[in-house]
Amino acid sequence: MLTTTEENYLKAIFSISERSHKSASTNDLAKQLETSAASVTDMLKRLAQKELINYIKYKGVTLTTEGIKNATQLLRKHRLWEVFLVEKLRFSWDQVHDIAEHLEHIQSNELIMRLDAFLNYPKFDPHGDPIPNADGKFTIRNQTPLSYMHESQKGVLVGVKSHKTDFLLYLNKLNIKLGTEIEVVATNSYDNLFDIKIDGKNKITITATIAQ
Amino acid sequence: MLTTTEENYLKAIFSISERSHKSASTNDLAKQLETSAASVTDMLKRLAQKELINYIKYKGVTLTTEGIKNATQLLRKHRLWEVFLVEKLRFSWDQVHDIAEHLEHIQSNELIMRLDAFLNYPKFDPHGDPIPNADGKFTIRNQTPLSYMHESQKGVLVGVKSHKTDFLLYLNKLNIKLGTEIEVVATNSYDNLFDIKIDGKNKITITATIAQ
DNA sequence: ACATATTTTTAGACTAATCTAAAAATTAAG
DNA sequence: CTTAATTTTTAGATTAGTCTAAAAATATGT
Repeated sequence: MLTTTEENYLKAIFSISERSHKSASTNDLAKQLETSAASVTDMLKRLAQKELINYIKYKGVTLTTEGIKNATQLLRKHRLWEVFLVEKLRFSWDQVHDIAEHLEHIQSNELIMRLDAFLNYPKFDPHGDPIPNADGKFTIRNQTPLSYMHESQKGVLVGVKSHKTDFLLYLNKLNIKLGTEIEVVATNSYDNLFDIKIDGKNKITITATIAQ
Repeated sequence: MLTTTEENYLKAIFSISERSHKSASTNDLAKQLETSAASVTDMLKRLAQKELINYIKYKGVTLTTEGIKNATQLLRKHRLWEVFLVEKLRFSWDQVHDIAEHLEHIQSNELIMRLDAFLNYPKFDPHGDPIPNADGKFTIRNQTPLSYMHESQKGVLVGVKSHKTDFLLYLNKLNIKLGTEIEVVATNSYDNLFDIKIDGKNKITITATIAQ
């Protein structure tokens, strides 16, 4: 059985190497977990001991098959709880991340199986991220970052990259949510702004960072 | 903010002094929490420091007003989660205690408020125990232990004293649940057995321990 | 009331997770 | 290809929670 801290390290390694497609460095982990590099080194030794990661001194870490299995199940639990919080308890998408961060560490397969059934086996969470099934398989779907779209191209928002509260609150204010239709009216590579039309009505301007 | 361990000590002190109507001793706590007396003494010092308990060396402990407030809110969370697990996730009453034991430590008032609303403000949990409201007030109702009832007296089961899995499974097997009508057919003080009739149909014999 | 049994506390040690400061290894730059 | 900058690891300390063994305080039985 893993401790909450060990689980958080596994998640961090998973998300860093998924994002960068390479092994996670000590400093990357220290930043993401808001701790010191020394603490990270200590924990990496422990996780390597338990054969959850492949760790070579000074060379960063990757997850073993067992580590990936653990990280995926955590993601599954986190995302199912987020669905519960939004769909059943009527939280908004900007409020659920921190609470799910705690709920995901509750140890009970039976609980997660039943929660999944209760929520009707959802495939995506409130931010559009895919929910792995009990075997760790994700549902993939076609998606392109808004920042990659060309002028006059249309699309429907199916997910957001960041789960930061202030970013999501900003989208709320712009009236953008999952399912919103977005058309790129004009891109401006000089000052990095995007003019977009929302649900065929309001025309607004956003920065390239938001578009990403 | 309290740690999970501190919260468990507060709950234990609360339940012991509620049951015995006096202060909780170090040994009582050690037994209930399945730990050593030495560990209990250590923790009592810490809780006294935080002014959550009144602690006099060698004389046992009681909760302060602040301690009672904390313990009551924990009970509220525990019992609301049990209702959720039974009513929404279809667990049976013998399966929910351990999971709720973990869920109760999640820190979020907003979560509990919304859970309460989602469950339609239940007043009792799946074992018949009253759920304190947000202000810590319990709903009281008339109840007598089966072991105190006299021959030919009838009653409806509104609660069980123990939450132990094997006890509850035994009740399941006897077809006894909350709401079951029970009539005392005969009491036998010599060998301490009770003959009871269930829902006016099956007649069975139980021990005084179960009746209690 | 005094010896014995029981309960409780203290002392000292262990583990998990963390820290700072210093040392060692790696990477980058001229 | 050597020096400087950066990254990572080690060393040593700290805190929460736990333990066992021993000492101290309290309770009990005749």
